[in-house]
Parts: sequence; C-alpha cells; structure tokens
Amino acid sequence: MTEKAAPSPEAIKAWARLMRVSRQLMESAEEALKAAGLPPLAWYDVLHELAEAGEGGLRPFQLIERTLFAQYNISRLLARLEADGLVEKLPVADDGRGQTIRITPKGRETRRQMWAVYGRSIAELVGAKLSGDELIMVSALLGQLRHPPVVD
Amino acid sequence: MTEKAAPSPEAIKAWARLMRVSRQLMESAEEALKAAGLPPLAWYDVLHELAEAGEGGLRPFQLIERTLFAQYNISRLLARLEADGLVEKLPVADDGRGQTIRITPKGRETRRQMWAVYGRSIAELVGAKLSGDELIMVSALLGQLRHPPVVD
DNA sequence: TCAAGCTTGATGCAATTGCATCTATTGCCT
DNA sequence: AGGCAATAGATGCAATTGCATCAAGCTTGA
Repeated sequence: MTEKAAPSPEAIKAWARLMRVSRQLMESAEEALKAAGLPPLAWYDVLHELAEAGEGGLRPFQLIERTLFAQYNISRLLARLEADGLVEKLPVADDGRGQTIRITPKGRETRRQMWAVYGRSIAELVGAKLSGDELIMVSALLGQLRHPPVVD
Repeated sequence: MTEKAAPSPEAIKAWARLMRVSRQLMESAEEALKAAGLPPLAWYDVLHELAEAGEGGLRPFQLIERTLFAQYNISRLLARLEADGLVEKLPVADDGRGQTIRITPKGRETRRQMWAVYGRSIAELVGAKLSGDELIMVSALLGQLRHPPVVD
C-alpha cells in the first residue's frame, strides 16, 4: 500500500480487472441502447445532470466538472443535443460569455426512455451478479480509488 | 411476472463508481504515457499480448479475443504498429487468408519503456490507495462481474 | 466437383475525438 | 480608464472510431 515505482501483482490484477470489466459492461449497456434505437450513453450522462439541475439549468463548465468530459467534447455534444431539441441554450444575464443549458420536455422524455433500457442493463450486469452487501463493498473500494477519494 | 427490472440504489451506485473511476484512472495513465512521449494504452495491450505469445506470435482474431478490441480496430492498430516497426506480419502456412503477428525487438523495447511509465501509474493510482487484502477483494468482486465470471 | 456459406482480415465513408487555437468577455491591478 | 491575464465556449484540422461492406480463402454437402 506504500507508493512504489513497481506495482504489486495484486495491484496489477485489480487494475486489469477494472479496465476489462468496465469496458465490457459499458459496451453491453451501449449495445442495449443502440438495439433500442436510443442515443449513446454520453447523451444520458448529460441529460441526467440537466434533469437533476432542474429549470435553472447548468453552465457548460459545470457539466464538464460533473461528467469528466473534455471541454470540446461537451461543446459539440451540446450542439448535437440542441439540434435534436433535447436541450436549449439560454444567455446568462451576468456573464456575456456564457450560456445556461436547460433540458427540454423532449429531453426529459428521451432520458426517461433511455433509463428504461439503461437501468435494466445495470440491473442485469451488476445488480444480478452481486449481493447488496457486495455492491456496497465494491462501491466503497472504488470510492477509495476516486480522485478525490470518498469515504462512505 | 411482469418484471420492471429496475436496478437497486446499491447497484446504481456501484455502476456509477465503476464507470467514473475506470474512466478517470484510464485517463491518468494515458496522460502519463503521453507526457513521456510514448504511444497510447491500446498499443500496450497489443504489445503485451504479443510479447507473452512469444516467437510463435498470434493471429489477429486471437488478439481480438484477448483484448476486446473490435475487428476493424485491431486491423488498423496492427497497420500502425507495423508501420512503426513494432510488429511484423507473417503469412500463415495452412491458411492463405490469415497472418501471424509477431512482436519485433523494437516492439519489445517500446513495450518495456511503456511499462516503466504504465506500471508506475498503476502503483500510484491503485497500489497506493488500497491494501493488499483490499486489492484482492476488489479483484474478486470485479471478477464476478466479468463475462464469463471468474472465481479466484 | 462445385456452389453456397462461413471465416479472416481490409477498407470506403461518415461520425466522433483530440489537439491547438481562436474569439469574446470578464476580472484584476495599477 | 487602460492594459493584461484568466475564463467561457467554439472551431479548423488531423487522427481515430464505427458501420457497413468487400475480397479472398476455406469448408461443407449434394
């Protein structure tokens, strides 16, 4: 657990599992969405944050903080969401540079449809594989790996 | 028996942690490689498999099985690796369609250099954050999520 | 033997990502 | 106020990815 240049076999194995499993699960969820004719996961992430933010909306830089997307990525993703009528861009009164992004009713509906599929994937891929205690344990362990780490 | 198959809060949290942490850690490792002027992680994955395979090399479809990359992705990645002289493509005697990919000495050297940086990232990002027992536990839990699941 | 179908790997084209840079504001400091 | 760095967001261009399809070789079965 002390920091070294070379990783322990246990650390390597945990890393490998983490990378492989996360990629595999993400692809499964992505595939389910596509099979249902729905947008990709990235859209869900943004719509989810905006739905939670409510009518006040969020600034693009706030979305960047919450989602880990790169700035240019958010910029273009929002352009696509707006083109599809799922969000709207509003000017900000006290900052001429910025804008506020607000989810539209159509955006909420799309999010709802996506969750029906996405949530089922989560239930099947994770919920059905581990017990409640195990799920809590894996969350706690992964929380330690986060930056900044969370304890809960 | 109309199941809604809605995921439990614990499952949702575990999923969210898994997705966020894996992305964050992957980006950190990727960043470290780039800062060292080295190729991206995907190259390492392939070079690693080929190095383990030894002089006999591997067929592209075997790399696909081992790495989870898409077929077109491997095809183009191998083209780039070959262009850089890190691997060589050899014809296969008993199958005129196929080829065998073998790592070159330069490829082994590049892999070694990448490991110096990549391994350090793993040690810092994972090895330094959890104890040996915790690492074993997270590996076991993630192993249950794999498809097919592994028990170890 | 040979047509039909499967496997292996490549590729044209469109969409997305990454990088660098650009514009427009804002805030700070003198 | 004026100059200057910092912030917010967009965008041109190159590289990569995803999708669909292709070509070549192998295999099978009548």
